[in-house]
Amino acid sequence: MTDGARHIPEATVSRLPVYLRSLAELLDEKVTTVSSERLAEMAGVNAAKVRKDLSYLGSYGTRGVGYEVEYLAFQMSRELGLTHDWPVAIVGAGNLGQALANYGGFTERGFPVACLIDADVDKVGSRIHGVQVHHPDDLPHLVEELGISIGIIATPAVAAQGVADQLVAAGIKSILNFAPTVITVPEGAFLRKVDLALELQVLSFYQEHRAPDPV
Amino acid sequence: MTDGARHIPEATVSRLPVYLRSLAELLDEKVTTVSSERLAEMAGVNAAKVRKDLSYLGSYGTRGVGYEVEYLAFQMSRELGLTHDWPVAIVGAGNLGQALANYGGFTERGFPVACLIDADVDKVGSRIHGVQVHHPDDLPHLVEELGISIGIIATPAVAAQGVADQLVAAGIKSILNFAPTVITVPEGAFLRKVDLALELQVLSFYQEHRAPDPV
DNA sequence: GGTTGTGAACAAATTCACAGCG
DNA sequence: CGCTGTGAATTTGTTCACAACC
Repeated sequence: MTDGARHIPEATVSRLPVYLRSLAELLDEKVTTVSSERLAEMAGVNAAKVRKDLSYLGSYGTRGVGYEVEYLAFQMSRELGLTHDWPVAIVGAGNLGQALANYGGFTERGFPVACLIDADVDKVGSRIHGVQVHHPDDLPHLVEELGISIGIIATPAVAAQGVADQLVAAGIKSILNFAPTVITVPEGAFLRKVDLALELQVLSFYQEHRAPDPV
Repeated sequence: MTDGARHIPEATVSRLPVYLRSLAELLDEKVTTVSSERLAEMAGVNAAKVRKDLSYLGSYGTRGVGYEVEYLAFQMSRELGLTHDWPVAIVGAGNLGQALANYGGFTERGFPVACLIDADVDKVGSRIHGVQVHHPDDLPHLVEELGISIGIIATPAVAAQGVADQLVAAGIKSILNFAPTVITVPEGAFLRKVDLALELQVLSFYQEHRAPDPV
């Protein structure tokens, strides 16, 4: 198949970062070539899925050989839009927001925490783990100034929808919601959620009902 | 259909906690009855999906009327195994582990943080946000003593697989992994993951490729 | 009339299996 | 020969649409 914008299934998109992390490990180990079999093992999926997924990016493998690690990593980064940093704003400077601001994993993967946002006047103006805390009203200005394009909601549930509206109004089109509530964003904005308690509730279900995968 | 153990699809299982949270809100508002339409709106899905999902639990609705909120909430809690608390152990008393230990949402939803586990001898024996820090070697004893059945991994990536092995060896069959790496558990154990940076990478993808949902 | 519960139709995702090519 | 890339088959999940029932 030729180059250009194929449509990549959502399930595939959410596995690409896992492959990319595996490729980064291989690069560290100076491994130059990898098979779908090996990559599958590292990513915790099966080889057929790896090949299908990678085929959506293009024909970057060599039959009989495998994939060139560095080249594939580059193509994948490009496809994921990770060739440059995406500064993020974390809204909610409470327990979770502070921890996320201090979590090295974001910066490390190209998402530097550019600022914290909180409505509490006692916090505004202070620094938490080196990150400046601003008032929500400053959002439009901060988006402009710091080039923020992603907002992370780490407020209590009741505040989440209002915050989402403010983020969108400030021109932020991508939102990651940690608040334990359903929020909606207008057409054209993107929303992902991380629901911490939900994951435990799902584990609880499977603990009660032995064997989700009975073999 | 009669009562008893139908097989509930995985996609449905991961939506049940969202419905349950919506039902809890309705209970707070003293609403006694709810339609699939209304529940769908609250849960951010469509009504057909709500009805299909709820039908796996049994025929708990009344045609022409809707679902009795309290009764449905009870049945759903029972199905999810949430009629009693599940004490959890958080492994890794670093930045993220501490934040999770202090995150009220776990206890609130029936998952009290019974202890923190860390290999750092300076931390062992101390209390963080009122939670006692123990050494990994104490795990078997803690499982026995505190009735822990779920382990949360909040360590750096390199330590995660080893911790998972220790948790399983101590008799813990449910694991929630926050470390940014793929880990495996033996047959019969359950594993869920929360990958914080992955979610941002997915957002980055859709920011680059306008419109994931083109209408 | 109103709303559930569910077969049937449809869509998405996964896996199989093998042709194609280095 | 070995491994990719991909159509076809299968499985899983979603949506439709309406009979059943209050």
